[in-house]
Amino acid sequence: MVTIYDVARHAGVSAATVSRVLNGHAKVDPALAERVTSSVAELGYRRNAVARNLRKSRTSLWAVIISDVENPFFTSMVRGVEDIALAAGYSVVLCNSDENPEKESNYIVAALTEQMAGVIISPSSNRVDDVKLLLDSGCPVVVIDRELHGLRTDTVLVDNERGAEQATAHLIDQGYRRIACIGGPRWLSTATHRYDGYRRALGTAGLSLEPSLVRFADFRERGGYDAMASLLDDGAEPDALFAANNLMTVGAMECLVQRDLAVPTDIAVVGFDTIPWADLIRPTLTTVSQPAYEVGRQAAQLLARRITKPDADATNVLLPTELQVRASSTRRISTGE
Amino acid sequence: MVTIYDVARHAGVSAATVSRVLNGHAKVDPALAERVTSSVAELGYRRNAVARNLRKSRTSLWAVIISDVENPFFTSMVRGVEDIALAAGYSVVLCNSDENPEKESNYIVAALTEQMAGVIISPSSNRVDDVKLLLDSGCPVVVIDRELHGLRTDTVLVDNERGAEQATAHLIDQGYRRIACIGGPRWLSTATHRYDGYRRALGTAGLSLEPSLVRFADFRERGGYDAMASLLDDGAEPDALFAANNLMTVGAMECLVQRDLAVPTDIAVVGFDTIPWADLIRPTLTTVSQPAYEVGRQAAQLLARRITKPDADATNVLLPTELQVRASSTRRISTGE
DNA sequence: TTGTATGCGTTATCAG
DNA sequence: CTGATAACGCATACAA
Repeated sequence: MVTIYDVARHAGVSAATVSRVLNGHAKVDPALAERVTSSVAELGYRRNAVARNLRKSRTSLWAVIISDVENPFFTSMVRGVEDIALAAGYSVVLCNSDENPEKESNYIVAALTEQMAGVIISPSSNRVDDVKLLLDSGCPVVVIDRELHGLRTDTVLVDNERGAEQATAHLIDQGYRRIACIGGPRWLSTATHRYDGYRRALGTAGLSLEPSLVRFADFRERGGYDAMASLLDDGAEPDALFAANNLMTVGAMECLVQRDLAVPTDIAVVGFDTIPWADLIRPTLTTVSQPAYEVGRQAAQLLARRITKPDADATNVLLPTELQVRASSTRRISTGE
Repeated sequence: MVTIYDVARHAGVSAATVSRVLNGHAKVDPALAERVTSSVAELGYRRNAVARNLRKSRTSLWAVIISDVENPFFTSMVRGVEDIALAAGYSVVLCNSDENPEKESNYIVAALTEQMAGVIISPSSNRVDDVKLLLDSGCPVVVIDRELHGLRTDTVLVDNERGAEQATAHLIDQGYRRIACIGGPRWLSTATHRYDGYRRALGTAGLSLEPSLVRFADFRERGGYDAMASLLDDGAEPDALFAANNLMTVGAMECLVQRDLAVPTDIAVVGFDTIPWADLIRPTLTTVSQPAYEVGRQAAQLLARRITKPDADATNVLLPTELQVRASSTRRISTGE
């Protein structure tokens, strides 16, 4: 390995001068600088980030800890983080906690021991300990997607309640009245807010909440399928469905297809969160799309700010969703009820 | 920050002893070890990986550099890498080069300057320089998905040619004769091998390759759409299509839908690579599925081996694909031609 | 078995 | 403006 001392010797200057040239902080004689840069090129010198990090006691790496690398929401979000981070001189490394608190713990410890410059995390549970560990260690953190109670951190969330409310209101607008809801795990803030939005839309329209039309599942495809089956089998007779995430929407759709129920004629469907290639699914799906890329961008900006101003007040960003109306929820023949 | 010296003082031993206890290499008196571990717990000591890395001149981080974080193939592959890596005591960080050679370059330099223990990379171009840089620097590397010529590295590839051949042969079996092909960028080995497979199946069946039935696109949705449109508009009159990756398949399907062509009645379709929720698309899509998770596993195993045996001969793994027959390619009424 | 001392490659402080 | 030198926190060769 070629070190800064090799370069110094080759250029006939001191190691300190090489360092100064490389970092551009202090003024250095142009002639010397020139000698240094050409020596660097000639020797193929690349600075040892580990040594540098040790000296500066921090790296230029951001850890983005997401709860599911296979969920399009997160991958799209990561793109937003990257674009800001790279521009700010940081590299982004992605860690997949896989909805597993233990893996998440491991990555957090890794981020800490590796002295990462900052962490953006979508918590895989409502356990507060892990994130608290980061905060207590003085590691800049931004929490995204899921709310964590009792922690004063920067956060970037989407307006889940309002998104769900719009989706449900849209179904009501279209003339549907027996609107079922497949909600997510109640310990996730995203799930409870979406359920709240569903209830609020019903209330606003003067419709009562019918417990027989509500199911809670696990945000997975199988869960959505089972919940839909249960709704149909128990005689709740829904004429529409609001499903609280993308995978459960897919599961519910599969159930409807299997039972030869027509969408939206027999049952209309609106799903929360984007589904890749939603246009290829028949019928095309009405969705509440989240600004995933923008979530990433904003989180990155907050993290950059937090790094430079560790003591600034915590900022909480709430981004709007957008209802994308497609075929699965188009107006039914008005029943005039 | 609490260092190894703080622990040593608290436990009444030397820093060296603390280090030994922590790493478990050397023998140390159980009583002392006990004092050390309890001091570690009491002080909340966590070792500084950066200092450790500097000393050992390597980290316990693997970089997985993929060319598209939004492609399900790669995310699934990453899961395979993770499972092996974690078991072997490494952490995995994901880097998204976004099919951009420049970003890829940056991440490679980062992996080098950060002294990563190893790199698994799916090259975003056929440029050999970047990977060569890694090799020359002695960084253990495994190349996946795409072939890189003139480099003696461990590789894990899938049998693209055979997969494409099976897909095409399947269409021939089903009675289709005018089988079109939408190929990928010719500088990617995956694309050329899939094209070769298509041609070989035609040859085996005694069918001639008709240039008017072949288009090359960019592995993206838009490209697939345009290629399909061109095939239809130029009067090539295909009765089936083999599309060389998932996104182009989706694009081609969209074109067919838009033109009210029935699949598979008017045109049968087989796509290479998995498509999430392929079962929801109507008709369901016949695909050549790749063992993405297994690619990751094998790559991880090779990397682990390469780290321990830097001078071992390069291993090249070739994994089989699997044809998953669904509705889009089912037998047409035999024309007896 | 345990402790002492040194160096990993940088950057920052301080004299010059 | 430049150079010598001391740390950063840890692991290890060597001495005890």
